[in-house]
Amino acid sequence: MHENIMQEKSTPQYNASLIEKNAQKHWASTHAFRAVEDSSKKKYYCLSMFPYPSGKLHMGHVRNYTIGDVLTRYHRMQGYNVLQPMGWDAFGLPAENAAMQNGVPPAKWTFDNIAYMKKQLQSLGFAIDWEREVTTCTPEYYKWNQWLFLRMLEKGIAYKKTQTVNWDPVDQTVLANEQVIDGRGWRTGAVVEKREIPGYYFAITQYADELLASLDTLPGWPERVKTMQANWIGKSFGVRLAFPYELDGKQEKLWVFTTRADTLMGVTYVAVAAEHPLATHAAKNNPELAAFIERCKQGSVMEADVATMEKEGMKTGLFVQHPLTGEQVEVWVGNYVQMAYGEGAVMGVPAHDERDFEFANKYGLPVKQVIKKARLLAPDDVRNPEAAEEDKFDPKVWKAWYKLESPLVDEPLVITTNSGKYSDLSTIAAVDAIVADLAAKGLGEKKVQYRLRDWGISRQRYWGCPIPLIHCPTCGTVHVPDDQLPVKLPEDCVPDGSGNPLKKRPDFLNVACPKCGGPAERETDTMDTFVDSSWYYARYCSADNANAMVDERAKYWMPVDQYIGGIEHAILHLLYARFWNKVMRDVGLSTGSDEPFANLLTQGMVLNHIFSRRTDKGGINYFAPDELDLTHDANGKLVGAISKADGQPVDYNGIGTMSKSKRNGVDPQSLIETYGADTARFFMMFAAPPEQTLEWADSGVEGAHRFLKRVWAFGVENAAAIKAAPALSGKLPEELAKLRREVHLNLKQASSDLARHQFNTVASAGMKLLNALERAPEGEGKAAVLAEGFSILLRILSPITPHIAHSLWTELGYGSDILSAPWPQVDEGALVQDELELVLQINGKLRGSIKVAASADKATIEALAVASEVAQKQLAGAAPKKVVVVPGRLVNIVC
RNA sequence: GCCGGGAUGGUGAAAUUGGUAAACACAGCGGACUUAAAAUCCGCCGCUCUAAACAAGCUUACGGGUUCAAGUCCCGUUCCCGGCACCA
Repeated sequence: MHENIMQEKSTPQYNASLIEKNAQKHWASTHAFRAVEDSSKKKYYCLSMFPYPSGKLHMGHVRNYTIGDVLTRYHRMQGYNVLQPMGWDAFGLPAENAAMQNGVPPAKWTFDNIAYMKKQLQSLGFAIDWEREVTTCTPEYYKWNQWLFLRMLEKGIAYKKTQTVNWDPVDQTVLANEQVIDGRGWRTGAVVEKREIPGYYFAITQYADELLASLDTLPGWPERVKTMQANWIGKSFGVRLAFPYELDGKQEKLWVFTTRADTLMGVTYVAVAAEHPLATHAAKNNPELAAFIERCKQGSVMEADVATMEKEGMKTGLFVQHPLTGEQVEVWVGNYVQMAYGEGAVMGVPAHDERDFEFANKYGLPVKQVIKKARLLAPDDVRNPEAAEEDKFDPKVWKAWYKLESPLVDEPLVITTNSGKYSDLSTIAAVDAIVADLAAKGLGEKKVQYRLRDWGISRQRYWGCPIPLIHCPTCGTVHVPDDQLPVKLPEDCVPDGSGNPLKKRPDFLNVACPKCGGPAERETDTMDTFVDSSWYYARYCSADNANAMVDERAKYWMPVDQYIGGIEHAILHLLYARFWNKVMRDVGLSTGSDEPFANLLTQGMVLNHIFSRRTDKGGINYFAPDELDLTHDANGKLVGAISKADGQPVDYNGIGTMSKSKRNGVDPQSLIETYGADTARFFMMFAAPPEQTLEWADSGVEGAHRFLKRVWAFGVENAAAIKAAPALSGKLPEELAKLRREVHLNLKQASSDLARHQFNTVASAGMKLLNALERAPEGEGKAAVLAEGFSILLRILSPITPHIAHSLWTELGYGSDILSAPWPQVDEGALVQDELELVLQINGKLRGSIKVAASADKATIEALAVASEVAQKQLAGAAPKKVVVVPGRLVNIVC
């Protein structure tokens, strides 16, 4: 009944919802997006980071998935066999928080959210192969987390040690970093403590070198992401050295790591972490020190907190010997020393380390200069007294040059000083000399150190993948046998904030030991959700295989040709996924590719205003913008807000990423309902280039919608002419040739902008193209030019606004399905011009223009420019000093 | 604090990567159509000076520099965003 929607003026108006429903019905009935392996075709695997099912889509999702869809559809038109799958990163903390709030089990909440969000995704018309959908909280999926975890244990890639966590002493529970606000628990307001508990780790540091080196095999990754990953891995070449000491009659060594062994003669103290064994020992008979160590354990484990807190320390009363001089060096406990990095102890060289400098000046420790500028200006140098002053060492004022290094031996910038036999050496030479002597005494050697730490995966939480281990009083820790996998998570628990509910589930907890058959208990810790998202890209290729984690099909599709996701994942998720892919290879599950993602597009965050209010307990409540009345200052800047519910002010926290936890996400649903999916998609692409941060504002949506209405109206008005148009032939009249030139110019721009992923200008090329077509002059061949131009416009638009393109393409008789239409080719012949207009500059300032034949050479152009009226006026008879000709662009006359 | 990125009209942005700054839009203003409104169409729209200008000057966060020529390259500063290992 509604098949022919453009039937004889019955719906001349653009009816987005009808058009979109019909197009989606057509795609569903033809299984248009089912991906089938076909080794005869070049493949294109386009993957967008799967969403956490938080309840509703937000604009960040729309942006991410529209980018992926545009690329998928564009490549399909270029003849690729495309795969675009979708799934759900379905384990995680928000489901537990929701359970605490409304009593619904995380499983039900999660599956309900997935159902709703899937509908939203489908209404946006994405070309997704839903037959490959994966959901990480299903046993079919997480079975393989468990299976690979056991392989990693067997190979020594997974192991157990203690971890430091945030502990809420009131709720008696481990807190996520996100749940710590200014060092206090988010629900209780209690001061958070650091606590040591056992946990499982993945030895990602074993792969540090490979993860670093293979960044060079990824030319399709943004440079900034590779830089961030390289800095995160943080390979540094330094020296591990020991300060000997005697304890209870025994010879011991305090090990430290330093990248600046050349400053060893400048050591005036050593500092150890509060958790360091030496600190613990010293505190035994020193209640004041014990109290200080306790205080160091207050506050969160977050690096940002640790790095910004006031540096404090206390003497231990213990001394160690300087490894070269044997001098006594005092041992301090420093709250800024991290047990997890290096040896948990650092040597203090206040003269040449800014942090040590601050510490030493605070506690009155000596500052000994051991580096000086290689060529000093005399202090009374009259030619440059300021530079001479700058060269002088001042133990009270920090100067940047104190920490300079000299990698060059021949012409060093700085050299060692006051260092006995190690004086007057470049950094490299000094390190070598010092290491040689340390090595002879057995007190040090060169060492490669990584900033990267092993990946702790244990979570004391319910809504995650169970760790497949059993604790038996007789056999110890026993692996769950493969044939008993998966260890299923009960789906009816409701967490209440007081620890892991699995501990209160005898049906989960109690189990017979697989080894001895005696009574035993299951491990109740679950895995970090980053584990789930570390291999889903491979699972999509083999989603229906119940017998293997991945199979042969992965070798066809992998690596992912284009991965798209938020820049916030630049380090952790991407590093873990790269690591896991290599681990799969090393346990014999190769996907045929050492790196999972060949090309990466990091989408900029979609931001919105954030509003909150402190609770009386010191916690924090966030408000959604639509719950507030906003107040602006005279310039229209947002300054504050009032709650609609209680009329009281709330705090404005600036802008930040749209997120569930901050409640500042904007739901695209009303946009889709009012204007349609095509408008939402078009506007999202038009708003900004994909890598750029985008502050959300929906002004402009109307414009996008207006454009699509014009596209539709143009199709309706010109339907008859286009259908009846003959093929292009013969020479066009000048005005029509100009129009055709514009059409192909815009096509050229759209093609190159698509290739470089700048979708906003693809959209504007479409707008320019329509503007040109609407102003088409009359003349012989007009219908043919319009028919060609509109077919090009529809194909340019189809990746961005596939529904309207689909509908017009079929209705106007261009073909049976625009999905199988090829991407249009630029007709270079249409772009040719006989005459060019060049900009005329005098001394770099725009002063006019000249017209030259397209074939004119530089000398001709130069002569024409100099002869021009404007140039003659400026030159006033003199000869120009210089003339610069930029072919096809401008002439600059310097006089 | 450390690592990475960003800043262009009233607003979102563009500039073929060193060559006409502000394309394409949004908002605004004026006009046409209409009894009226909406929708639609046409025109104007960086700032200063000016009655106005196809006259002149200024302008890409701020301060310097390189170049015939700088939004683009170099040095320094400010502010904003992302990440910092248990948010995902």
